[in-house]
Amino acid sequence: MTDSVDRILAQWATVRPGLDVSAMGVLGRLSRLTRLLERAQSDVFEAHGLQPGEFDILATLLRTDAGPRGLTAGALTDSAMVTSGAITNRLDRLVAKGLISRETDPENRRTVRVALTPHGAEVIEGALAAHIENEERLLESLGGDERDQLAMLLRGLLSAHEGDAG
Amino acid sequence: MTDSVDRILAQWATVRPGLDVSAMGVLGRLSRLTRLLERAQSDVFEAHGLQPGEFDILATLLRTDAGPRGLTAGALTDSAMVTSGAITNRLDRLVAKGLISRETDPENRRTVRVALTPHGAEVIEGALAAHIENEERLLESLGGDERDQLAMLLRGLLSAHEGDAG
DNA sequence: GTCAAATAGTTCAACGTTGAAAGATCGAGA
DNA sequence: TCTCGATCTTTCAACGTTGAACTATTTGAC
Repeated sequence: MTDSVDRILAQWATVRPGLDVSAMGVLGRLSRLTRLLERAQSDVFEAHGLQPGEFDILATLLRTDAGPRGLTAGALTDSAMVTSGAITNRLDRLVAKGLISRETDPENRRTVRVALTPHGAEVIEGALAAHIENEERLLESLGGDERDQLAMLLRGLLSAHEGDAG
Repeated sequence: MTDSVDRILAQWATVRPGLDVSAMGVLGRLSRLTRLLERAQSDVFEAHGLQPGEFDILATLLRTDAGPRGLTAGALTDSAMVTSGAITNRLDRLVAKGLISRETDPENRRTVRVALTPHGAEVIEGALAAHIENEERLLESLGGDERDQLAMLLRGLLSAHEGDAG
């Protein structure tokens, strides 16, 4: 069993015999794998009329139990790992699709409160079910133990880079 | 030790108590981690006047020992996981910076042969050294065993998704 | 030898994100 | 009450990628 990164590392070994490429074995795979997996996930979102970033917003509203009061744009920005400008764009599109409401908060008129519309709630329910099913399929090659091991290793690395503040 | 994905999974557990979110524990971390790590890598490339995609081209030319004959644009496309149009753009920029040469192959005039210029070779050498050093730092929180374990788990998943043809 | 199909790159509009600037509102201190 | 700084969001140009159309060249079948 071999992957594209094995081939890349073998090339480096030929051209730079001394080079320690073990870090590339991890980081190269993370990069390529994530690209492949995110594409596979996009297909599911697209089947439900959503882009990945739009799904992300709707799912955040759902899982935080935001309810009719909603979440502020800032809260959505924090959880999304993108800039505030990107959030504004996503919200624009979701409003245009009728999936969210966006209203300035009367108690603090600098902030905007974003909530799922009934239609948005329906859409995210359906998309979420399909998404989770798809995630399961994407990981089916992994045994249960392997999946847990992988999650724990990634958690260690992620928490190190989030400085327990991400 | 906790990470942002722990918090997300806890939210799902509150709102959807029955939901099996174990796949999200892997895929969510892959996604977030890769975004963080790729940003950290960009910083190094930028310090050497390169964008990630440009570094990728130069590194491919170096590690394949392409020499003065170079590689075709198609070969670069295959190894880069982006479309041919993106490669054309990268090559345009690298030519403008004087880091590569691009000449149509006299033996097959449909193809283009891309090679490092002397300056390009210098630049990629320096950037590569810094990049590898940086990669080492990005993984320093991992023990040697953990790093190997992680590489092997990722390899299994990646090869499954590349269908041993990636 | 001709011509249709295949191959290799390039072009270009559309798209989502970034990063920085601007606009609007709030809060705290004088 | 005024004001200055902080906070929240939007705006906008620049950027890299995509996906599809297009040009140029080669290959293979007849």
